[in-house]
This record gives sequence, structure tokens and C-alpha cells, in this order.
Amino acid sequence: MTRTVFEKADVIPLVAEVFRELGYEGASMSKITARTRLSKGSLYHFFPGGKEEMASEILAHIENWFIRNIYEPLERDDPLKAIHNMWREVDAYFRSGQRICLVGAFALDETRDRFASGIRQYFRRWIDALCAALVRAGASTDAAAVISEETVGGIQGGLILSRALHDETLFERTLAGLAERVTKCVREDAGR
Amino acid sequence: MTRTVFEKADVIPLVAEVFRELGYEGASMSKITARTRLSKGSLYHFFPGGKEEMASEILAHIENWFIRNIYEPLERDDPLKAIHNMWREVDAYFRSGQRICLVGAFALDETRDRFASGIRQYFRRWIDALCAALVRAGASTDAAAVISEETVGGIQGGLILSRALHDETLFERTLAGLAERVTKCVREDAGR
DNA sequence: GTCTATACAGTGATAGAC
DNA sequence: GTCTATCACTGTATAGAC
Repeated sequence: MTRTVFEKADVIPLVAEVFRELGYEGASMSKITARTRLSKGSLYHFFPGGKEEMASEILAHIENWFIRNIYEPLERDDPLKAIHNMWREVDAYFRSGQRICLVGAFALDETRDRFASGIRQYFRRWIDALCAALVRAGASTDAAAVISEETVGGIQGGLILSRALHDETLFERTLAGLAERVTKCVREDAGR
Repeated sequence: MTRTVFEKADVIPLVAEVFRELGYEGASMSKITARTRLSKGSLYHFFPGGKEEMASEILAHIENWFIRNIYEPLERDDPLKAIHNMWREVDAYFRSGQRICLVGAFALDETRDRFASGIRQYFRRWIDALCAALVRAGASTDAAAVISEETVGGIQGGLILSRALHDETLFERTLAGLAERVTKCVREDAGR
């Protein structure tokens, strides 16, 4: 029998995937052990606080990924390039809509209240970073604020719809539509 | 002690609210009994199939509500009036974003697979009914198809965001933005 | 149609051997 | 760091009294 030795950094993405598939309440310890092939002993070794600690560290891990790959570029790189990078990274991260947003899923039921500040922060910073990039690209402050909210919300809605309709093309169509509107917004305001 | 006597029609909305608050897996029988003040005996009397039967009947109940109040008007009434009616009903139904869409929540995890056809139908018919109304109002078939998907997805995203950010105004802002885009789409295409 | 009592499988969590 | 064995508890579901 093979005995693979992990460290925490390897374990977090594995467990995260189970939470994504089953939700916070649906992801029981036995489901997690079955799908990750890690025993309860190993899991409690890495996360003495159990499920709550797992989910908490997973949320932090997700936020860090978005900060590095999406928010920071939006906040300080060339805005149009950073926005283009966002579409590409988001499509890859959510596997063209085949993978859900765990933070959005947690927001829908009372799981939200357990992780309220992490959930709020993730969306708040995404919207603000996109808004800042749009303003730097020449959009008006008002228009940028509106379309940033619509974009981040639109991505979440696209994930729900593409899963509900079993339509893998829907998420990419959603991203393309959002990208077009964002581009138009920048052009119109910058050209005034 | 008071002993209220219910029939199934009274029970469904009560249980539905608990599923909305806690999700399918989070809504345990004991949580349902505690929040509805109905005993397990009563619940199994109405739903011999347990949780799965409850959720199944709730989904059917929700779809019927949407058919009567939103889809059918979109399919056969004056399109502009029916669309205006939709914004009003949706805002009231989701309590300005304080109440989530159970169908959308179920779509996010593996609960989707239990109720796949009901979930698919709910969104499919919503998008199609809105699309048909837009075409009758003068929009081009292509534009109507695109904006119908964006609208139904945008509503779902608005619900996630307003909950995540604890911002009651966000959902109404989302609806207003979607309404504006829908109106513009009809005017542009009809005026060609 | 309401309730309580009960069965027993599954839950999160811990201890201790390797 | 891995695992199995075991804990007390909560899970769904059923039976039967009122």
C-alpha cells in the first residue's frame, strides 16, 4: 500500500474541492476522508479545529490567490492589461463555469455568518480593485462603481446559471458579455 | 398549550423558509422542527419521503408561483407591462435581496443532481419567457436571447452579492440596472 | 393531524499505536 | 504524519398513543 506524505499546503486545495462540491454542511468528515483519501487522523493533525478551521483556512487561501492573481494587478498594473488578465484568470479559475465560487456559495445560507468578514472582504476588494482600474483607465467614478458591482455579480450569476442549465458555454458567454460592456464603458467615458 | 392544525399548503412555505436559511444539507429535521414549531411526527405525516420529498415539493411550489406570477404574464400579456411586473414581483419575492433563491442555491453543490430537472426547468423557462416577451416588444431575436440570460443571471448574482456584503440596497440597484439595459435593448431594436 | 419514544446509522472529535 | 479504534452526540426515519 502506498503512503503519501503531505504538508498543509498540499491538503488545503484537496479539501477545498470537496467543500466546493458539497457545500459547508454537506462536506462531512467521512465524505472529506473518502474524496481526499486522507484519514481523519491526518485531517485533524492539520486542522485541530476541525471543519470550521478547514473552511476558514480555505477561504484565506482563496482570497490570497485572488489578491495575487487578480486584485493586485488591477490595483497597480496597466488597467486595461489587468482587466484583460482578469477575464483570463477568472475563466481558468472557475474552469469555464464547471467549478463554483466557494465564497459565493457560503454567502447564500447561514454559513455566511460563520465567515462573514472573510466573505465580505473577498467581494469588497474585488469590486473596489476593478473600480479603481476602471477609473485609471478613464471611466467616470460613478460608471466605474456601477459596472464593477455588475461585473462581479454577473460572474456569480453566470456560475449559478451554467451549473443549473448544465451549459458549459454559458459561463464563457457571460464573461464575454461583461468584457464587452466594461470595454464600452471605458471608451465612452474616456472619450468625453 | 396551543395546538395549531395545519394542512400541507400551510406547511410548505414554512419548511421552504428553513431550506432557504440553511440549505439542503444544513436543514436537518431537528432544525426544521425547531424553526417551524412542527414535530417530526407532523412533518413525516405530510412528507413520508422525508427531506427529499419536502425539497421536491417546495421546488414544485416555487416553480408554480413563478409560472403564475411571472412566466405566464411574460408569455402572453402585453410584453412591456409584463416585464415591468417582473421587476416588481422579483423585488418583492426576494425581499429586496434579503431572501435568497432556493433554486439557485441548490444549483451550486451536488444537491443539484438530486433535483436536476426541476432546477433546469425553472431557469430555462424564466429565460425563455423573458426572451419571448422581449421579441414581442420589438427586440431582435439575438439581442433578446443574450439579455434574457444576462438578466436572470444578474438577479442571481445580485442576491449573492447583497448577502455577502450585507448591503440591502445592492439588490435593488442591480434590478434597476438590469431594467435600464432591458429597456434600452427594446428601444434600440424596435427603432431600427 | 398531533405528539413522544425509540431505533440505529452517521456525525464531529479524540486517543494512541505505528 | 499516518492510521485505526472509539467516544458522545445528532442525523433520519418509524411506531404507536392521543
